[in-house]
Amino acid sequence: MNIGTAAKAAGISAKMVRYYESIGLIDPAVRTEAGYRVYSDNDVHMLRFIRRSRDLGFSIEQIGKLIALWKDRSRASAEVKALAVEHIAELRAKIEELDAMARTLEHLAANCHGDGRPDCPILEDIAGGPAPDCHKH
Amino acid sequence: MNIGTAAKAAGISAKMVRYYESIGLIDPAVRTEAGYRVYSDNDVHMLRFIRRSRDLGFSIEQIGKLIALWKDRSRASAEVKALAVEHIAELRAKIEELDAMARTLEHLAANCHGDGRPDCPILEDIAGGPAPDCHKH
DNA sequence: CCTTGACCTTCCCATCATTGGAACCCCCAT
DNA sequence: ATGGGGGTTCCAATGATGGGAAGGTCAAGG
Repeated sequence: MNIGTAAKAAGISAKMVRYYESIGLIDPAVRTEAGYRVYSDNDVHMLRFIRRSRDLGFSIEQIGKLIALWKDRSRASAEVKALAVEHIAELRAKIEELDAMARTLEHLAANCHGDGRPDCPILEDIAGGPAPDCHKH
Repeated sequence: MNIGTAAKAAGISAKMVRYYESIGLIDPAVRTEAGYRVYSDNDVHMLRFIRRSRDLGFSIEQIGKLIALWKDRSRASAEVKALAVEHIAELRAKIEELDAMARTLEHLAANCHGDGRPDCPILEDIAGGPAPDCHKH
């Protein structure tokens, strides 16, 4: 099948398939005489593996490792688990970071009238103290 | 003061200060005869405002709006609050997305022995079914 | 006065994953 | 044979930031 068909079957764009090939994440596809890439069901399976990995937030680099482990029938599951655990930690760290931002903003927003008056604890906090000269009158 | 001093006082890099100027987030700095940018305490205050905004996860575009509201003494706090609330929603949505990834991976990792054997529910889930030909034997 | 080192300037490149477009070629159906 | 919907490559852009090269400037000290 052609790249468009394979990409659609895997749920990604044809552009991405070419990109994954260009960076060496997947093997170069077989070509027709005209230069068209040709894909098998197996290739689609690989592309779906990549898509699923990306949906789980893995980076391209991490996906490369996952693919290597996937292909290696004698892998130790501990290696896969280590990769997953590491990624979970990254996700949790990112979540904590974003949550801290959200919590701060929620506090500030809760104290803001949100009416027509200019007084705004949100801006006051961000400005971090007295207003600059441009606010003087 | 020079850009390095101002940047350090605001807690950002000199590179970023030039960048903020180049994209029009801040006004072009006054220059010495030699072409050096010169900053006042007021400018530093502005840079700190930007830094604090970024720490709260606002995008450059949103920061531009915040700055406009900050400068506008007749702003309605409702406008600021609306901006904040919108950003909180973005943060919460992102958090939910990452959390869903983390939860899925935690489930998978919990079911993975993590030993020397190749059986791995994590890979099985990502592969989403029977292994491809490269796994057949 | 001249050197040295720290600072400044602009400009280009790289990141990460993805999308968009231009220019061109190919295949199939009408 | 023609038109439309593929495919191909290459280049550019995203957002926010870091890195570095090449060259100008300033202040302190020999």
